[in-house]
Amino acid sequence: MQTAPVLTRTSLPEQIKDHLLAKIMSGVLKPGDRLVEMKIAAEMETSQAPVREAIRELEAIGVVESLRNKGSRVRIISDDELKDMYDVRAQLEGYATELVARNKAPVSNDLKALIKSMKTAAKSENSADFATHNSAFHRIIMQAADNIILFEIWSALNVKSRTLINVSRHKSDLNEIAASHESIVDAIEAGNPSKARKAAAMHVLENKPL
Amino acid sequence: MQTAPVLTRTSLPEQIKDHLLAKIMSGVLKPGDRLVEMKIAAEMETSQAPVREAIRELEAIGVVESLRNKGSRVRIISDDELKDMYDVRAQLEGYATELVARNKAPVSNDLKALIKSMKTAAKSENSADFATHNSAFHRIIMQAADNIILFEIWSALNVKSRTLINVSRHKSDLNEIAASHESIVDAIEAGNPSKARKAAAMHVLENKPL
DNA sequence: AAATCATTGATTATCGATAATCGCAAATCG
DNA sequence: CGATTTGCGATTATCGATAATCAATGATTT
Repeated sequence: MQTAPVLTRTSLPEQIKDHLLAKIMSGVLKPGDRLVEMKIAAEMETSQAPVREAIRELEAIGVVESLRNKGSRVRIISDDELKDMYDVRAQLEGYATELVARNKAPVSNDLKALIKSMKTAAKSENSADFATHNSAFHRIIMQAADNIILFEIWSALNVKSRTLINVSRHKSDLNEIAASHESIVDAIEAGNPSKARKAAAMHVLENKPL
Repeated sequence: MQTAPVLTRTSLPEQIKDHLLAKIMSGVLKPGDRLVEMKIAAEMETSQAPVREAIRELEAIGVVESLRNKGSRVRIISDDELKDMYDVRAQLEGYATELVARNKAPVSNDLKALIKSMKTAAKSENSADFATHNSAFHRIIMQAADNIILFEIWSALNVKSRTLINVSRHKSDLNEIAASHESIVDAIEAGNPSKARKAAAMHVLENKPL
């Protein structure tokens, strides 16, 4: 390399991946848009190789699709697939919550605090904050379930679905959503696994598109 | 390229990936073994680039792990992770089987035939055949569940676990295993979703290592 | 005019070479 | 001696260039 080292902590492919992912999630790159390797390489001032790697990673995550010798584009996820994702997520979250309730993992205080934060964000209509707290709520549960594989799968699904949110966003009342977390915490506190499972699953399905 | 075109139908990275995966699954490459890009490139008579891509794909599948600037090795999966995999698979298969029973997908004849084939293979102690039929049995159910995401996740998990089989193989009586598929088919035929779910989940957990 | 074939332009796939990085061992210093 | 530094070998990361591929366009034939 001839340019200054610039103290790069992450690898080029990683940086490029993040860059592209940000563009996709923010909607700058929409489903169907092409990802031309050399163009991106020029933008990022690198060669083609690291760009290819970045794209392949996005492909592995399921955010991008590539056709042999024809290049890649931001993946278009069908309605069916989106619905399927919700069903699977309902299962995964249900299972995780069941485990948390069974193992009596001490998370209910944290969860309650997050619900309160969500309500505050809902009142001030700060949807970014709301999303952050909401996300944290579910992540805590998935982590407390203490199953590495489960957590990995769930995380991957989450990234995938988040790239779609701008496409088929169907808004509901934030206050309502915040409140709908409460039965989950209740069941966890009560140490009732089957109730916990049902509550979590239902919570996910409430947001499933029709 | 100067060498003869040789009518290549699949891409180089794909071929290399399959080659490596076969080596890993057959035990030629064991967990912890290093994958040196240039060595593999020389073996396969290609350059480094396609090898890198192949390795990255294996990494995405979870079969290989790479450390920045240090190369990759066949992944060593911990006992905990392996157990977690079984638990998650039990959930996924349970859910799939529940769906199949609920939707009354017409698969029970196929499934019965496969059980018969398994028993035959068990009698002649043909474990390769047995594995094939067993695999087909579960694949049919997962496909009949008709949830794309569920099937993709399950497939990925399957590949991952199959690479470990040679490591922590815990043998049981093949006849017994074959028979333990029957309650699953029974529940499907009876159109009893909750029973189907339990039967499938239990079936998976029966093989879970301690 | 329709169908087939050749050409071209854009892009991906692959290559060979170079640069950066890491671990280790030898050399150096206190 | 022990700790630190330097240099080396092996390997990965990146680059720039070339080859292969595909789709579309235009030429050629019937």
